[in-house]
Amino acid sequence: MTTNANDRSLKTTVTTLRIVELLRERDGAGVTEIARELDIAPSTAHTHVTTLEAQEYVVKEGDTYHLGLRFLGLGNFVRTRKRRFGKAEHYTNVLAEESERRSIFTVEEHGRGVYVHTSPGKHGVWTQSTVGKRVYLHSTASGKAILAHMPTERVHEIIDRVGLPQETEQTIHDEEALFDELAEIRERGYALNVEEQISGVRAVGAPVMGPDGDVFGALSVAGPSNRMKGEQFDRLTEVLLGIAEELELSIALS
Amino acid sequence: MTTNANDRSLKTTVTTLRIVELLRERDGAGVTEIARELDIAPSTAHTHVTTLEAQEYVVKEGDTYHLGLRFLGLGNFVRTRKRRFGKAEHYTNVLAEESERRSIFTVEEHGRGVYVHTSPGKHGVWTQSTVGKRVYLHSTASGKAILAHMPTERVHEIIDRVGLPQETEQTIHDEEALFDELAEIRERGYALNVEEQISGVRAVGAPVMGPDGDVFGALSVAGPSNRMKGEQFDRLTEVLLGIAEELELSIALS
DNA sequence: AATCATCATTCGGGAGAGCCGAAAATACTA
DNA sequence: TAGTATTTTCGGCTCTCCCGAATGATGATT
Repeated sequence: MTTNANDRSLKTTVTTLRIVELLRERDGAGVTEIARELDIAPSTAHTHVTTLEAQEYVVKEGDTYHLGLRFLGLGNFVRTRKRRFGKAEHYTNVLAEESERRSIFTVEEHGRGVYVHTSPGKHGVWTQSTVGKRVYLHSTASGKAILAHMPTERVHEIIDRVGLPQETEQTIHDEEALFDELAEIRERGYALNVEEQISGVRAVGAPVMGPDGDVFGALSVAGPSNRMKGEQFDRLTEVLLGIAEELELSIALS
Repeated sequence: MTTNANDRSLKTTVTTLRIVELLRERDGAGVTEIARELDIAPSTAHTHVTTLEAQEYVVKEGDTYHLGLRFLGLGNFVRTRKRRFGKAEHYTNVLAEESERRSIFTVEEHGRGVYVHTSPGKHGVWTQSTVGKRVYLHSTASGKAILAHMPTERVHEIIDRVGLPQETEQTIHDEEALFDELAEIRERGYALNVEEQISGVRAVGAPVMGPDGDVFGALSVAGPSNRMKGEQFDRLTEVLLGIAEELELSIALS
C-alpha cells in the first residue's frame, strides 16, 4: 500500500516515524514493546528512541518513552499556517452555536479528510472527533462535499491511492455509485452522510470554495440519527449553508 | 552542544528532524534551499523530503515542501495527553480575563520552558507567545518559579545542559546569583521577570505544585513594563497567586 | 535472601542502506 | 533560442544502521 516498487524511501526515517506513530497510539511505550510491534531488534528500537529523546522530540518517564511537547509547536504551526484556517475556526464555532450540533471543519490532504477544527455544540457531545483526525473522504459528509468539487481526475487519483473501504453497511464502495452521488451533491449544494461512517450517526456537509474556484475545505454538522431528520434537519441544512457562504465571503475579502 | 562524544544517534533521523525544523522556521522550502542550509547534497535533501511526503508528514505545493497536517494530530495529542493540561487551560483563560494581561501556562521539558497554553487578555495583545514556544527557564518568570521548586540537583543538571545565556542586559547569567534569586522566590511565593527576557516586558509567575510535591508547571502574566508596576502590580500578583492556588486544588481533587 | 524472569542498555562487526556526484529532466528568464 | 537555476533520477562507494550477544538493572517468586 504505502510501499511502492522503486522505493527510494529512507528506511531509517520510516522506522522513526512509525515509532512516533506508535507512541501516539499507545500513549507511550517501552523499548521491547516497540521492538515487538514493529518487528525490529530491541537494540534498534532503543537507538531510535534515544535519538528522538536527544533531539527532544520524546521524553522518557521511567522506562516508557512518550511523545514530547515539541510536537505542540509543530501542531500549532500547521494549524495557524494558513490565515484561512483562522477564519474557518471562527465559523466552525458559530456553526456549533447555531446548530447546537457537533461542527467540524475539514480539509483534504493526501487524499484523506483531516479535521482542522471541531466544536462540540450543545447536543453533539460525542467525542472521537478530535482535531487532526484523519477520515476517508468517501464515507463522510464533508469528504463527499470536497470530492464533489474537485477535478474528476483528482478524484480518480485519490480512489486509486486510498480505495473505497467499507466502514459500515451504508458506505458507498462502488466507484460508479460514488460519482453519481457526487453529481447529485453538486446539484443540491450539500452532502449527506447517512450512517456511512459510523452506525447511528448522520451528518450534513457543505463545501467551502476558495476565491480561485478550488475547494478549500468543508463545514459539517453531525449528530445521532434520531436528532438529524425531519423539519429539524431542514433547518440545520439551511444554517449550515448560510454559514458556509459567510466563510467563503470572509475568505474572499482577505 | 547536542553532539556528544559516544553518539549513537541515528544520523539519518537527525537530518530528517532538522529538515522538519527548517520547514517550520522558513514556512516551507525547496530542495536546494534545504541542502544549502543543512550542508547536505541536494539529492540527499530530496530523498529525505520525499520520504516525509510518502509518509504524509509533508505536502508538496508546487516546488516547495511544507509541513503537513499530520502534525496537527500529534500536537493535539500531546496537548491533551495529561488531564491536568485541560485544567491548566481553563485557569489560564480565567487568569487572562481577570488580570487583563497576557497569561501563559508553562511546563518544563528537557530543561526548557514550554508554553502549553496562552491567552491574550485585554491589554496584553502582543504576540510572540504562541503555544509550543520554548523559552529559557532562567530568564522568565514562570521558568524561575519552576526552577525554585525543583530539587537543587536537577537545577544543576539543567544549567549544565542549557547554560545561562544572556538574553537582555538584565538576564541573570551568574549561577550563584540565580540560586540566590531562587531562594528569594521560594520565600516570596512568586517570581519576577524584570525585562530579563525581552526589553520593555515584565512578568510575574507563580509555581503550580502537583499533589506529589513536584512542580507541575507555572502560571504567569506579562505586559509592557509601564503597565506592570505600582499598586496595579500588587493586585495582579494577588490575582495570579489566587488562581494558581485554585488550579493546584483542582488538580489535587482529580 | 537467592534465584529467576523481564526488560533496558551497551557494543562489536557485517551487510545493506544512505549519501554523494554526475547527469537528465523541468521550469523560468532574458 | 539559449542560458540559468531548479528538481529529480540513478549508479556506486563508504559509512552507518541494524542485529545479536552480553551486560546491567529491576522486580517478582519461591
